[in-house]
Amino acid sequence: MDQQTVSQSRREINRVNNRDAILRAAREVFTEIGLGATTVRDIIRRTDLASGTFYNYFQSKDEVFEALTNSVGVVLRASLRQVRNEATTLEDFVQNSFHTYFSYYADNPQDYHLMRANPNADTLSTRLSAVQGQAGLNEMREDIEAAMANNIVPETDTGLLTAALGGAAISILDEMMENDSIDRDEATRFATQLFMTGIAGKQRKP
Amino acid sequence: MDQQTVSQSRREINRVNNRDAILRAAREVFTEIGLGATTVRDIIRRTDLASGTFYNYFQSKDEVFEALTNSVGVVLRASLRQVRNEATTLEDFVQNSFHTYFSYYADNPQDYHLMRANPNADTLSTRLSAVQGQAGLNEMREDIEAAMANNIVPETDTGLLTAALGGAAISILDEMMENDSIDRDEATRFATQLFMTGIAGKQRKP
Amino acid sequence: MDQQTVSQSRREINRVNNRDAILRAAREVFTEIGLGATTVRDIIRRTDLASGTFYNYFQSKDEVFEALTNSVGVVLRASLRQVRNEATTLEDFVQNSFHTYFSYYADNPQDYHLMRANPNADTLSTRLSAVQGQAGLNEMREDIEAAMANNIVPETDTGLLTAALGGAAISILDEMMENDSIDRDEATRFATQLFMTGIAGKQRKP
Amino acid sequence: MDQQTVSQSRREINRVNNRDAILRAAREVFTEIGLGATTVRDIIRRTDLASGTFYNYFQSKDEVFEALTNSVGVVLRASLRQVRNEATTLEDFVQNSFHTYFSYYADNPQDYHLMRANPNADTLSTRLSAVQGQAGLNEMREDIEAAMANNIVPETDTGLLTAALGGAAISILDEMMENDSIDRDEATRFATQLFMTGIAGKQRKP
DNA sequence: CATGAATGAGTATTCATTCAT
DNA sequence: CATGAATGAATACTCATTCAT
Repeated sequence: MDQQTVSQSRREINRVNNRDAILRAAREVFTEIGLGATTVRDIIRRTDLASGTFYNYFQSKDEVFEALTNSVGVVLRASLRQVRNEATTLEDFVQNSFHTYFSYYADNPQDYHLMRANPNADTLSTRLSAVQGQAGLNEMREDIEAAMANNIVPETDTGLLTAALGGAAISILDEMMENDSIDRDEATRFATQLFMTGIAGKQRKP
Repeated sequence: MDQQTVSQSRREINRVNNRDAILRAAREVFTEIGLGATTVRDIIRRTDLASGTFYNYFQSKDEVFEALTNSVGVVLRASLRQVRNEATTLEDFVQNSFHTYFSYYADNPQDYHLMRANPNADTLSTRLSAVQGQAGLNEMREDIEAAMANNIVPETDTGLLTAALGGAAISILDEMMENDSIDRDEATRFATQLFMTGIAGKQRKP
Repeated sequence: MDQQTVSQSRREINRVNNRDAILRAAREVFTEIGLGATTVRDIIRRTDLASGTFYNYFQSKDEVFEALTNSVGVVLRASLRQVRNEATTLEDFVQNSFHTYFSYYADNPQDYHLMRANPNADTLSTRLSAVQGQAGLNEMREDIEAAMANNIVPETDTGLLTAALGGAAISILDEMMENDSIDRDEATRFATQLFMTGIAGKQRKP
Repeated sequence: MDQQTVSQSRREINRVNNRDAILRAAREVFTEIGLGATTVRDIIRRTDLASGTFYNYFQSKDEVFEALTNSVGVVLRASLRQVRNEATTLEDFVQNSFHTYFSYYADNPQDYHLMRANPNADTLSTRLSAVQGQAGLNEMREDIEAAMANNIVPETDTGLLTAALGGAAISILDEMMENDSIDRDEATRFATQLFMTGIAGKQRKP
């Protein structure tokens, strides 16, 4: 291994480290004050890098934010797609979707807090232009349509159903994350029963 | 009418006009780019007033925003409280709540767009510290608890139910506002049936 | 007395009242934050007059300040001239000057504080362009020259002597005003003895 | 010398040059219009730097002012302490103090003008809260007390004596600086004789 | 590729002053 | 003569971005 190779390796490692340092710092700031209020300076101040270095890795804070939420989005959306496509009954479809969604954030609370501080960035959120969120909803809608074609989900307005499920999911997640007494299973049971049988469905609190 | 009175009138009229001009301009900007990104300059640039004049009427952009959303919040919340308290059956409770909510924004689309661009300011939104939104949810929760005491709403976790109803309402509203083919009645019917009987409830599309 | 006369009288009274209100307010502000930091708004806010009214009485805050310090200056300077001109011995000259100076501010502490917050405005101050101060020093110099011609003050550099007396007077005044245990007589005795016999003059503290 | 070193040198030099440019410009402005009336813009306008650059070096105009007066204060105060502590007779004490004080400003007229335009910043000034000035007076008082303990200065009120000496010194300095015919030695001789023997002391003008 | 100083446009806010009423 | 709203210049300060080293 000649010197050239060695120093290139070191560079590679350094590149990754610097990128990570920026991402880590950015996640902190975004969580604390939100995307809108965050400045590039805020991010770089939390690293020991120079301000100019930021631009070797990202063009703007938005690009960092995207990198941060992409990872969340990609993993969660993939999981959701899988459980939805594997569902063979309506109850499976609903229950597994909720469980996967709640579990992801229960297991990755830092992602929850990042999303929470930046409500327009959730993978499910209806109310956003954010790429991730819209994509998540579009996929859910596709999956619902597919399930409908397979008679797993009964005929209904898919747009409205997608909206209702997505909106409820986010809000229930909030309630769960703020409330220690509600775990992912309880939240899933509640949401599933609600959407399977309606509010007046039997024995909500057994 | 003596001259004094006339003079005062002119001034009064002017004051009101200027205040309105600022509010109108602010609503536009808030709708287009959101509260966070809006600057006082953005607002004043859309009027033919001088920069300093802004501060004769408001202390900050937030104060303008509050003036704008207060009217929305107060009226809508009052209407919601009323219909919820007058409900005698669960179906009334759910259906009238949704109908009031959807109707308000259908009748005041500019308020919808303002809220849409600033998701943390809706009267219902779970995901926010904004006074209006949190207050709206708290009231809803109180009303649900009262209805539960009267056996109108069955026993369940009120926090989760509040979240689910609120979250679904906002998202269904979005779908409705973006989709000309869905009117307030259709949205209300869908939401009501969903929460009364669950997804698989009979005859979704008659 | 016809109505015309009555209303003119009222106007006169009002004029005087408004002027006084402005002067009173201005004195407060100048004392608290100094001439430099004071704004016209600060002054007018302490009255119940409208901002525009200020300009019916004064052109600027400096003009108010001048009006305020003129009264101080004119009275104090006149007293000083008198005692200096009436002095028949060097000791009288020195002692009566100091006593008059210290007494004025002891009797008019609000004038002291006004001057203190605006050090360039004292009637004696060497270190200022302020009209009053320079005038006070010029007069003192004239009086010293006159006294010198009458052999009351011995031959010396009048400029330097004026400076020394003036500078010491202000500083001793400060010490006196900050220190309850030193009254005008004690300050006068100290200053007189110092300038009559020097530091080592006999029994400074009898 | 490798390239790295050269680069750093250039940067260093530039930093020092810019800092100096700001200090030089600030001194000019402070001298002309005083600290109170000076704005950061006034300072930066006199350099060919951009407005933002100011804040790479100083936080505020006050910080610049401090940097400017600190050097004056520290050097002058140290010299004064030394000559006072080394004095073995009252005459030495007085004479050397005056001489040191007058000499400093005679040798550094730009510092005199800076202080003159900002009377609250002199090392001796009684009339100020400024750190330098108050510190200067406190030290003088300490030294007087020490000299009194050693029987160099006779018993007297040290507060008053400090005030008198300090006040006279500043005013005599003014007279000297405005008057070409009075040099530091003449001013020192006058002040010393005045404080040693009083106004009527023999042979004032030999 | 890292650095960090320089840039200058941009923002909130205050203020003296004018003038229609 | 009193009022107080309108004006717009002025100020302090921050920030994203560039670029010489």
